[in-house]
Amino acid sequence: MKPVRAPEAQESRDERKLRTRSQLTQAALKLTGQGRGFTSLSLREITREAGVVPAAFYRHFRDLDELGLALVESGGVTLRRLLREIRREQIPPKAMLEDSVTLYLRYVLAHRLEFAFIAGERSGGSPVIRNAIRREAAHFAAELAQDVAGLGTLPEIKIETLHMISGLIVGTLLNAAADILDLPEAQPLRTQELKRNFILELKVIFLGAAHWRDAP
Amino acid sequence: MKPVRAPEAQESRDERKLRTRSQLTQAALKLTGQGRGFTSLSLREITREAGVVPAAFYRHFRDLDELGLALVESGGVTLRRLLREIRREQIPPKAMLEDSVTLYLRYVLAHRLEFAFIAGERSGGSPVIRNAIRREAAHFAAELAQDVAGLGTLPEIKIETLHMISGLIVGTLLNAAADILDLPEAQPLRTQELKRNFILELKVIFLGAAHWRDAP
DNA sequence: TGTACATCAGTGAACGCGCGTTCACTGATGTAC
DNA sequence: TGTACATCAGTGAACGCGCGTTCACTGATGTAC
Repeated sequence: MKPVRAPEAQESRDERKLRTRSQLTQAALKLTGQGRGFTSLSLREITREAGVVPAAFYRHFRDLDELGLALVESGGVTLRRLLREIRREQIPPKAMLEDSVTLYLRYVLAHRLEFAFIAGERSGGSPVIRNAIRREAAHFAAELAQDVAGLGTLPEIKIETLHMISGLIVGTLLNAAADILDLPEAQPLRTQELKRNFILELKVIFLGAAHWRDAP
Repeated sequence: MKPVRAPEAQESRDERKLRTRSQLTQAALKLTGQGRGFTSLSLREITREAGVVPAAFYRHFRDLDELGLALVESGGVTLRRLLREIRREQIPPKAMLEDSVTLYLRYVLAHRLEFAFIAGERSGGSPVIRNAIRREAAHFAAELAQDVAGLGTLPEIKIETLHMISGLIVGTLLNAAADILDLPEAQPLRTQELKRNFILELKVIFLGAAHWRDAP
């Protein structure tokens, strides 16, 4: 028989280390969520928020950029999970757009900090992080293009064109997320207004896509 | 006869003060242009770059936020001048979109630092500055909507819908500016690629707009 | 025009503070036997 | 199972540094007469 431990109190050293690491990333996320650029955070601020001594930081990351990249990475995972959830929902084509938007916005609010980070550092932050986000966004757009192709509603459009359109959509999604997350916490009316506007924007794009004819 | 001065060497006290102020704003712009968030700049860095002692800063701005707002303001002026220039060009409707994009991108590169600031701080920076940029962008979108209405190419569309579409366009313009300005200085091939993609995105939007039917 | 005084943009020194990084350490967890 | 040793996540103190802000100042420009 293996040694039995009181399961609630005991963690292995590795588990404890992972937990501290996650405290650090969550602390950074929380601080950027208060409307400050990631580049303006200090290492000591982050460790303070995480409840750990400054020097402990170096057990997990070489520097702040490395922590930032970890945040981008986890934001990318969150984005991909979103697509998977939408796919799984099996929405009837008729309500596709509105229902997807509702799902998207619910998801954005449920992952407020991740989305604020991605949308916020997308163009403002350090070049390293900016490029990493660009890569994640491109990846997301490519998956989105595959999904749209799979729907078969735009059968005549070349896949490269679908990629272009997906890029436009992703840009619009992120702009909308940034706008909505920037509202003072819980302004349901203004949020509804932005949501309606967001749906209309996507409708314009899909209408354009539906009438698109590729050059031969 | 008024006292004659050697005109090249003499400035009034007011002129000198304005020049120092502009040295401060230009210094801040230059520093943000090196791929750092505005929130991560220090007052001393800016005065150092401007060639002035730190305390001199307070003769011009209360704090860094006030300087940031001045940058937003001047970015807004730059945006409105762009629209005026496009209007003045009297482009034939047929080539409208491509020529406007060419003009826009030339303008973006000619005002690289202003656009990098606006596009970069739009979602990343301090809330105060973010909101000021949002206001400028909305203002710009409203003017754009007026211009498009004036063209008469979309006669059936309600003005509110035009506002929505203009908002979508402005978001796309800024995303494109951010992408292009982020390329390592002077990569003509990649720039052309982004420009082509950017034109296609706008074409999708205008195609959607052309087929738009407002609900009654 | 010339003179005496007021204004005020920019100076330079000083302050206390939080910063990133280093280092030797401690003590709980993990491993070998 | 029990024991002796190795590992290493997190500690706490220390360092030199750049930071924002204050202050009394200086000296050129502007104004009143």
